[in-house]
Amino acid sequence: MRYAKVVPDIPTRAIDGCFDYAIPDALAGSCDVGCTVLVSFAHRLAVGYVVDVVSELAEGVNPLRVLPVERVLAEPAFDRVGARLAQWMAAEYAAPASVCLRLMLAPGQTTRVHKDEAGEWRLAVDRTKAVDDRWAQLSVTGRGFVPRRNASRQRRVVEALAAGPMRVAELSAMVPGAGSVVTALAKRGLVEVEHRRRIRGVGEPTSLSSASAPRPDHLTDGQLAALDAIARATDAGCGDVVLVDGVTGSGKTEVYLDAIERVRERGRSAIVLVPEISLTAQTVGRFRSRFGDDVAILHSRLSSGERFDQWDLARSGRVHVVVGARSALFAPLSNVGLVIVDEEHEGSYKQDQAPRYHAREAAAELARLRGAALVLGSATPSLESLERCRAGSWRGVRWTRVSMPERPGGSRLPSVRIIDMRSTFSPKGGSVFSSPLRDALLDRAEKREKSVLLLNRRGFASFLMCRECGCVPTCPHCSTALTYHERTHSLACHTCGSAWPVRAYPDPSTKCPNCGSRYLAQYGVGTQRVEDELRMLLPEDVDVIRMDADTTATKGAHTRLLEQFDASECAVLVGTQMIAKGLDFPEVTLVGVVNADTTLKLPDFRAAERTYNLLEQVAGRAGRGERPGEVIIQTYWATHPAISAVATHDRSSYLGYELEQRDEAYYPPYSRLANLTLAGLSERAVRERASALAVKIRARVEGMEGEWEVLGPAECVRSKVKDRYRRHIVVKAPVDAELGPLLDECARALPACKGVTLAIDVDAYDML
DNA sequence: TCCTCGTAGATT
DNA sequence: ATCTACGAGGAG
Repeated sequence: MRYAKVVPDIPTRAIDGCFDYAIPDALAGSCDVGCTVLVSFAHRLAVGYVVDVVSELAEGVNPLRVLPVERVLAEPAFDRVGARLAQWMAAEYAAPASVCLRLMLAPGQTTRVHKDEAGEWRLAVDRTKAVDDRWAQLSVTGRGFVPRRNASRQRRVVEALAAGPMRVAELSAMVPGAGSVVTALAKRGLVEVEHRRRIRGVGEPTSLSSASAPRPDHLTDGQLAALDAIARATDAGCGDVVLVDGVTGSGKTEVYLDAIERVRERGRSAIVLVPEISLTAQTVGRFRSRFGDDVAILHSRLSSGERFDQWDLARSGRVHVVVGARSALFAPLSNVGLVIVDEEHEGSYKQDQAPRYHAREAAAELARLRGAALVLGSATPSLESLERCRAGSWRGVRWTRVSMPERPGGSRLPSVRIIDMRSTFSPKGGSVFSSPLRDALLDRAEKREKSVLLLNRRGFASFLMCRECGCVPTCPHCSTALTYHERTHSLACHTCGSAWPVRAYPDPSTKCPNCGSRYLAQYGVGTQRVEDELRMLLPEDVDVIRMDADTTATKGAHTRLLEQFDASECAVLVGTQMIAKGLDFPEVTLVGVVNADTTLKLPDFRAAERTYNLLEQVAGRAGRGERPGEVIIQTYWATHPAISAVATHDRSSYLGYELEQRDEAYYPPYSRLANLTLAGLSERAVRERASALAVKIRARVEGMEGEWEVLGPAECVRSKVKDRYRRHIVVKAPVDAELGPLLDECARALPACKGVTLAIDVDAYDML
């Protein structure tokens, strides 16, 4: 008898691990590892995932109680290694195994059971399917066919098909009613109709000049050294890590492309992770231009059909390179030899919902399990990665750093000027530009060169404040100040999404909700405001292109705006964080940062690191071509090492400062940190449960090896979200601690309490 | 004595 | 998560 080890898809801490089910003879051929199955569990139906197939029952299981697998609901979506990776994530991040396995499933397929009105368990299956196109082609006899003189549509169809096979849909666009003509001709054996699989999500090629990847004549010494280290790691085949530490514009992408080519020659495949925000036509184009049809692209902006087709390309073995955001790590590629994580320092690699995994860490585990190599790339590596490279190894795997300090073709790093806004008189009252930035912008307009302007929006959204009573409108359901949207005249809560129509001063209808004053005015700067000021400042023949969440909301808008910027003869690109990464336009000679320090003031131990990374990234957009670049950074905190180090291109001065801070406060990379958030409608229940959990953790940690700290419980920075009160506990542990399993154990040991949810975030990034 | 409600405990 | 078993408390 064969048994399937099944993880039921019931995501709760109380049910964990797998349960053995007998595979009936009828399902012997179809029930395999990676399958979605229907089983009976605790006297009801449940969907589950097969993580292993064995011939012996687990020890201690009573054979009389073993139930059969009822049905196989989906073909395998992962293999044994995928199952092990999911189980590793479940333990490491204290998440239910089922939600980890869901990451591996074919996209767009929801298989759930739920109770109907009569209280019966029902299976609900919703599938995105492959779609076919009908292709028409003249048959051998059809080739000599001459339609009757009055059959004009037939004649046009035959004429069109004489050039070769065509999609019936395309034919119909040319010849109205071609569909029925094709059917009629097919019946007479003159035309052959064939169904061919259509692959969605390939997209239109872009006109962006930088979206191709021509092979350079020669590589820099840094690139050669990096490729050499990667070759050694792939040949070792045991999960070795190479950190490619290359300044912006040093040609990291070329290193990735060459490294992938090398593993492809050895018959192995590759996964490339890119932050969602920089997964643009530019990045995609570079991979396509080198690997053509051998690439699948996976990211969140695809429709479910597109995502399914791209995923299926990998599963069916038709592509061997997958480029995508975080979750592309779980693409069903066989024989993975190389995993690349670009911009490895990016916080967006940490998922903020269960399972709260970090893609860099999961990639390291995947590489180890698959006998592949992991390549991490960044101009501003994370402190964690730098520390592991310094140590030479981490969790039994070698970590090597290769530095690429120069740009190919001899282009120089841009010169950087810091403008201290406290001492700089701005030319016109209230302008967002200091005079040096203003002059530089005008200068570029005159020289017909391009500029990029970054508005550091995080923590600096514009809000309303009453000038008479000082009140700031806050969300009634959340403890956050509302953000004012000038374009739509509304106040929105970015925590829960609610919005109210409001008109700010000087509109006559303005009214402060607190005191009734009409002086409810806007504070803070939005991209809109910067755009308006630029238009006033610059001559009319300079294009101003704004790129932010508003202007990139529609599909393809991102690419369209960049194409516009690319095609323009002289332009300024204004935007938020999204313009800082990956853009490669050689004609850009000026980068301006309107407000460098807003991210510095956030109550977050990574605030300085984030600020430094962002400035370094955006500064790297300048001077990538032949003409030298200039960067102007406006700030009210010019002396902060995270800002001054960017000006001197001296990362070590920033790193020295940052590492000292982290060491002193026992933060990563010198410790591991977990954030446990409890939330519920009853403030008292949340308080009680948070205290009980803290007591439990303190008791558990007592006497453990190394330094453990349990902080709190304290109110969260966002103390109320959607009417739910939130308190959190922060646990700091030694870097080699098994933090996830320990916290999971504490959470389980706590008596159940309904109405209060607990979220465990191991290696947390967002502490709000 | 039988029924209802609430909770502890297990789920293959 | 949710099903079942079991015990306390109340009406008949």
